[in-house]
Amino acid sequence: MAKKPKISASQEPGGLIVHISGLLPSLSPAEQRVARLVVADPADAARRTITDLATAAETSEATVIRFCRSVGMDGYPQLRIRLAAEAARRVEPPDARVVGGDIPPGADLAQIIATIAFNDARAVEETAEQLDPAVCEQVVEAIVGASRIEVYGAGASGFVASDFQQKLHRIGRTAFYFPDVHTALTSAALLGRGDVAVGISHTGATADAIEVLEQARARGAATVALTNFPRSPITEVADFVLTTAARETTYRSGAMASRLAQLTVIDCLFVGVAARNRMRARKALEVTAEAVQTHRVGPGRRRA
Amino acid sequence: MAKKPKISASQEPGGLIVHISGLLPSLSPAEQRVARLVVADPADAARRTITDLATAAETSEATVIRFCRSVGMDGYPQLRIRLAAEAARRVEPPDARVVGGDIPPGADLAQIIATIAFNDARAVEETAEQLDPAVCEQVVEAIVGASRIEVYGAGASGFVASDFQQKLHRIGRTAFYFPDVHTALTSAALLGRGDVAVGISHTGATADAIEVLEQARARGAATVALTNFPRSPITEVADFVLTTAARETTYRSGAMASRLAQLTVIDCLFVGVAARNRMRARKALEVTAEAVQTHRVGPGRRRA
DNA sequence: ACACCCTGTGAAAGTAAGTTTCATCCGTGG
DNA sequence: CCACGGATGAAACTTACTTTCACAGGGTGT
Repeated sequence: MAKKPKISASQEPGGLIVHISGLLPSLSPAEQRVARLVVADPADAARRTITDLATAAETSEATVIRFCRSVGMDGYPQLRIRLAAEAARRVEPPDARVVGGDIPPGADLAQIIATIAFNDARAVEETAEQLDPAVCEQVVEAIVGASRIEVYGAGASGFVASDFQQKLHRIGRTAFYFPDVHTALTSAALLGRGDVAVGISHTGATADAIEVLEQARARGAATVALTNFPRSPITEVADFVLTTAARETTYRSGAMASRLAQLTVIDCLFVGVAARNRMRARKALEVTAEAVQTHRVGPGRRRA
Repeated sequence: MAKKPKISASQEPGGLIVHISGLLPSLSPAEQRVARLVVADPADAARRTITDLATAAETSEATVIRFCRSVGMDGYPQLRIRLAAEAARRVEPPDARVVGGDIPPGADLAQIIATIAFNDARAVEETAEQLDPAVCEQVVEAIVGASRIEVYGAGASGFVASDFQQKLHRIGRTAFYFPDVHTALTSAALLGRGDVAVGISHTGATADAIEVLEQARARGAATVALTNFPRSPITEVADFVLTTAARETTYRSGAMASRLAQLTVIDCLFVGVAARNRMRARKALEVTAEAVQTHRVGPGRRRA
């Protein structure tokens, strides 16, 4: 069939350009002109129409097609998308992203955004990596079996605690969050075997959180600590320790990264719990979603 | 010219897919079918011809073209190569990780954790990618110059709003957060030129948040919307629109991803504002950090 | 030198893909 | 109930892609 032995490029997803320049010398003059354009700027070539490219290479469309076949493509469109893909792949090494570091003083906002996103995303990933599924499992188990769950966190961790409480509540688990230590302590004193107390503290050194867990533990409840520091004081009053992995504690970028890391852990626990009773959780979620539906603006569409 | 206000995708090299899924709710039903196919498997869509894709989406070619225009492309070929490029860039969905999807019923916790972390991290990254630094800059500018800042968010977005308020407050900006709509409206009515109102709503359709921004705007304050959907109602009452890029809106894993995305944006704004007055912000942070120091557990064992 | 390939090439014809137009169908609001 | 406007697909149309074919050179054997 084919007169020329086609050299298939389908099996080398990573090196179309390399492939092409490799067999450049074996191509006919007119095809070489095409090839050179393609190799010189794949992204640009991908943007061109076949007629356009032919003109640029001072040849006819037919030759461009022949070129496509010569390099193992079915036709021009295929070449085009392969080129686009290839061109996209060979871009931006994460350049000047300051890895766990600070934001340089002169940075413009775009840089700041890139740095933050990088650090935030890392915190999430790394937290997940070092999370111990076995411990999570146990915590999920405890929560699923608990008749009451109390979550405590002070300051910034309070948001996370509150969030967790709300999520649990939403799938029908009886959960509480008390922003105030005294109330929390009082309530913790009423916990008992089979209940769960969760203490959230980035530093693991927040006196309040520790006290609350201590109290809960004394009453026989299972205690869970969520902290960034696996050897911090709070871990000593916790039956289960879950850790985040936000490396920086610098004021600037660090604060949010640790928050995100905490939320990620919460998310995992939540989904774990919800997965335990798929039907019930789903139902509960749907019901609660409907509940706020009337507070949504009408057709949700275009310009409402 | 264009009946629909095209939202150009040209300036966001990083997030066509994200961009599309953000626009999803604002598309017509038939276009949504197309969009879903595209988002589900961009690489595959890039391989298809327009007729093919139209058939797969159970619609006509005309609709596919309309879809292309709706998401800011010139035509189908352009969409195709952009998709190919996008698909190539993204690290392939590590194994069984359901990319913006659901958690498989039989999954064990380790899998769940991996999936969640993947989605959460992506939401953060993609949000940052599609954030427009110019808009951020303007918002930062407005906040820096504001004599008062009010943040509003209902439900889950309330946590984010509250968090933002607290952060701003901590670096010495006068910021408020009102969990209650009535209070928020009342307060918004007292805003004036030079003030800033920030409305946070994932769906962009929360009536309360819209009302608050409307009120604030009527009083001459600058209004900022933070939403996942660039064409949602809230964007119409906002001077500045910042978007997140949490692709899923499924109850389970999606909820948290969108939260993280929102927080990432908040973080960027916060750092931007703080960077404007490095010295003052740093000082403020140190002072506030010291303030809670006494609530930390003493010499704390290893890590205090 | 001449006839004969054989290869490379582009013009033109042919086919398929993409785009526009337009009539129809629906739901909405008067 | 009708007018209106958006959504939609059928069909007309345009552009892009592919195939066919004829022809120009340049070897090669007689």
